[in-house]
Formats: sequence, C-alpha cells, structure tokens
Amino acid sequence: MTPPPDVPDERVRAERVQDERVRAERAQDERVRAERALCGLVNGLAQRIGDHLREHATGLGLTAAQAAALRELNGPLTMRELAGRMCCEPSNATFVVDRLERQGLVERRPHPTDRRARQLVLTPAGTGLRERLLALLAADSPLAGLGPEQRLALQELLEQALARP
Amino acid sequence: MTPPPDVPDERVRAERVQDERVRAERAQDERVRAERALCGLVNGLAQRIGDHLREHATGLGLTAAQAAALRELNGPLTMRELAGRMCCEPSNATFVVDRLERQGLVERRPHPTDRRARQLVLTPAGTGLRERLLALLAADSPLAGLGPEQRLALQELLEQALARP
DNA sequence: GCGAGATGCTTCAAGCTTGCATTGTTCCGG
DNA sequence: CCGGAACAATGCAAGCTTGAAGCATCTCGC
Repeated sequence: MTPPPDVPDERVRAERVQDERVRAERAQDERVRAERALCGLVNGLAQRIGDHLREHATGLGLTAAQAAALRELNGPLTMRELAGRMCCEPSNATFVVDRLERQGLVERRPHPTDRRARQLVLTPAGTGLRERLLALLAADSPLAGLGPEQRLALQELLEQALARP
Repeated sequence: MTPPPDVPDERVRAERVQDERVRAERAQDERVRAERALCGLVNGLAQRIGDHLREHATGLGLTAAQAAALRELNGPLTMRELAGRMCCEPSNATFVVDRLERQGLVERRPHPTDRRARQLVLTPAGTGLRERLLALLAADSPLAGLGPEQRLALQELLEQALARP
C-alpha cells in the first residue's frame, strides 16, 4: 500500500496548499462578516438617534432636519456655521432654513460685518419652540441603555475609530 | 454686624435654593452637551462607513445605495428580504432595484412558490461586478483604527445601546 | 489701490428615504 | 368553499442630501 515514491508526495503537498487556501478564504469571510455586522450596528444606532429626534420633532410640527437645525440655533449663526454644526453641506442648510423661515421660526438678517454672509436669528416663536424641543429631548435619551462609564468607553472607541482618516 | 434675626435668614435660604437650581441646570446642560457629542460621534462614524462604501462604489459606476444592495445579493432574495438586509423600507428597495435592473445587473423573476413575491437574481454582469465590489471592500476597512478587541468592545456597547427599545 | 483667488450663499439636477395608498395574492376561521 | 385579514410589491408625494455651477463679496499680495 505504500505509494510510489514521487507522485503522492506531490499530491499531498498540493492538498495541503489547497487546504490552506480554503482556510484563509474562510477566515477572511469571517472577518468580512464581522465587519459588516459591526457597521450595521453603528448604522442602526445612528438611525435610532435620528428616529428619536424625528419622534419628538413631529409632535411640534417639525421634521427631523428642521429640529436638528433649531437645536443648534442657540445664538446668531451664519449659514456656514449652522451647516457645520448639522454636519451637512451648506446647500442643505439653505434648504432647511428656507422652510424654517417660511414657518416664521427664524429670520435671515444681513451679517453686520460681512456682506456675503447672513445672520440667522430665531423669532420669538422660534425661541419658544426651541425651548420646548430641548425640554423634550432632555427628557429621554436615545442612549438610555448605557450607563455613564459605558458612554465614556463608547466615546473613546468612536473617537479612535474616527481618528484615522 | 450681626443681621436682624428674621429677614437675612430668609434671604440666605433663598440664595441657597437659587444656587442649587443653577447648579442643577448647569449639570443638566453638561449632560445634554455630552449626549449630543456622543450622538455626533455615532453619526460621524455612520457617515464615514457610508462614504467608504460610496468611494469604492463610484469607481464601479454605482451609487452607495446600489452598492449596498449588490453587496447583499449573494443568492436569490425577495424584495422584502433585500429591504431587510439593507435596513430600509421596501419601497426604497424597489427604487434601488429599478436602477440595478435598468443597468442589467439584476433580474426580477417570478417567485417559484409565491406569486405575490419576486425573486431577485444577479445577471452574469451583476455577479462579476459584485465580486469586484466585495474585493474592494475587503481590501480596506472603515474601522481600520480599531483592533480586534476594540471591535468586540464596540460591538457589545452598541448592542447594549440598541437593546433597549 | 487693485486684481486674483478664496469664501459665503444660493440654485439646480440627481438621487435617496420615508409614509401612505393601491393592487394582486395568500392564508385562515367559519 | 369563501370572505376578510395579512402580506408582497409598487406608485406617489414630500422631504432630505449631495455635488457642481454661479454670483456677490472679501482678502491678500503686489
């Protein structure tokens, strides 16, 4: 039953190589799957945060984007500053502020020192609505499942993940 | 210099109450600020994940949403299943699949056992493009800043945050 | 001064996403 | 069997988001 001296040796080696490749592929598959799952969790939480905002916003006659803008308007801002705080493009800020203005919640004034820029100021109605919104948002948190030390840990992990561009 | 027996006592108490309220407000403010920062980080990472996908997708003539759909199409799926994997509404899946179909990457077949449903199947072109996409996505990760144990920690935190609905 | 490039805002086209209504099909209790 | 509830997919309206193009204004180096 001992095989001829040359051929099987060859075959054994080939099988070993094949084996290794299969195992490597499977390991990579596993890594990819885990990565996708993790990304899914991140997106899921982001979506929940958005839903939470929208939920409280609709009760006040606002969309989520409008509420996000209103939330940032604690003092006079330029369009660009608002876009920065909302983490979106300036053109998007234009779109959202258009609606807020049409609803009489915010006013576009000429900027005192830069004639290119606009100064966004809340109207009395806007100020009142903003306070109601902040009260609602402070009342319950989309991160209620996490304790203080867990939030800190999460923050550090997220910062590290975002650090490498 | 000793104050009259009644009035200052009153005043001291009032000041103490006022003081406490101010401190409480400030503490709540701080909590709200920290929460917003954390939400910002979550959204930031989600956005980076999306950008990463878009980046590799555009090189293949796909949008991010199309790439996300293609990525999930490893075997025959119904519209509903695809929407589930993409974490979006079925009507959105319809929209995205419309484009994929128009580009000849996917085919809508009648479902073998349920005449309400459709079965999505990749065309040869779709299969090839999907493989190229997966190769690109496996090559670099949007979570490159995190090591294995950190990913595990992040996963656990996110799961816990999402657990409480 | 002044002209070139940078900056602030807006508009537009294209695509994404959601919620709701509609249509066709299946499933189940009577 | 059959009528109604549940379900799959789609059409549609409204809103969100981005990227590129365009106009007004500012700023800096000469």
